[in-house]
Amino acid sequence: MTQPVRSVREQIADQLRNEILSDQIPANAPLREAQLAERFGTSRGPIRDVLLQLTQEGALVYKPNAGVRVGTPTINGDRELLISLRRQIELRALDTIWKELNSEDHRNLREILESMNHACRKRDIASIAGSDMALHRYLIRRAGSPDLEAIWLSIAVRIRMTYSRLRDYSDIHREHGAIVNAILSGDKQTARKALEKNII
Amino acid sequence: MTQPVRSVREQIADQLRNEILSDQIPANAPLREAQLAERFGTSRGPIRDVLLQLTQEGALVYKPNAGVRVGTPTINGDRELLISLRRQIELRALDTIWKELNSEDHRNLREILESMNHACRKRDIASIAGSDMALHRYLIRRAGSPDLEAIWLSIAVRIRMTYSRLRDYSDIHREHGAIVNAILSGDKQTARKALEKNII
DNA sequence: GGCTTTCAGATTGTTGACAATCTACAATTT
DNA sequence: AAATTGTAGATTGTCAACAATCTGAAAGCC
Repeated sequence: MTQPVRSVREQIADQLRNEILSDQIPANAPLREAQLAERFGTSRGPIRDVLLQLTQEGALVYKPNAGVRVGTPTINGDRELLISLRRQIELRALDTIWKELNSEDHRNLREILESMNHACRKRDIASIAGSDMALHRYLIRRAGSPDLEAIWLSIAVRIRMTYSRLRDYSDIHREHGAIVNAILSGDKQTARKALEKNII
Repeated sequence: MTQPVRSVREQIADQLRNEILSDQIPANAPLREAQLAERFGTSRGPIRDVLLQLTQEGALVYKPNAGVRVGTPTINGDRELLISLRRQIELRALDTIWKELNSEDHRNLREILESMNHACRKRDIASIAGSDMALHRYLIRRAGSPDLEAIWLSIAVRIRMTYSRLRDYSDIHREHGAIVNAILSGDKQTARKALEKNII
């Protein structure tokens, strides 16, 4: 499989997003541009782009002249609405791609699941969060709409941020295994149920 | 009324967004950083931030090393889904704020409607697009959730971009007038209907 | 003629330096 | 003692210059 070209900024964004979503960086902690620039071996320019992007995705909160901080998980009333919206998007994507899923898709899904399994065993929670997102994102992206993917991402990130960013390891792997197994065996109704159940 | 502080970048973003959504800048037209920097009297740095933001909102499409262009209105299948999502968000916001709407809200809504009326008479389509967004955005923002506001914006922009960015002047003013009148007279059911009808 | 290659110009990507602003702590006043 | 003011340090905001990359047109090849 030819890896798509991923820009440096994209890689930094994914890395930071995974760390935030997996609670590696504590809530409300400030992210300093100079520090991140040194860590990733660039200047502050590209870092600013990444921080701005993650802010729009909902992982960071921005304050003028004071930089960005990791969002605090305030329990507000729109969590259920966000979950409902996310379910609608993912179920729609599953419907769209269902007839076109081929053996390469099956292989890719198994691969993501396997790397999730590996991350779970190593207790690498940043990678667990990454492969969790990657599995769902694969289904959305396969539907071929960059617009829908962008909207989905900003919803999914905010759901993860508002409460309990990462659940139990075994739950995560088991639930995603159920989704992939249903897809591999062509059982659409079960796949839909497993997907809905996983989006909490 | 004390105006909230609006950063330079925010003002540039709003201005450009209005021009794009009102077809002032033709579809697929490239936006040059140096040119915009000169126009707004800044350097390229702040302009890059704005362009990145508008890209994430869905108004622009980005190509590595080639800058951004205005999105082309490709008719794809997820328009109906986006409209459904946007309706759910705005109706939820209306429910949330309904009991708390006070005379200041009434005054602000009338003010937005009046500036829309003014823009319609002057055929200032960028301002028409701006006040269209401003009215809906006021209701969302009033619900007090920055997260929901950000998600709403990225959906609303993409709906406007995919097709017929601006409709007939009289329609726009009449439909929003219906929404505001229903709110002012406290008729919730009519307000909901008018809102749903306007989101197309 | 149609296709590839080359190259100049234009444009974006990155960097380090400087200006503007905020934050936290200490000194001062009431 | 509490509140206010002042100040030093740290941090973000902005800028201009340079490097890397793309675009489009002209030249060369089949």
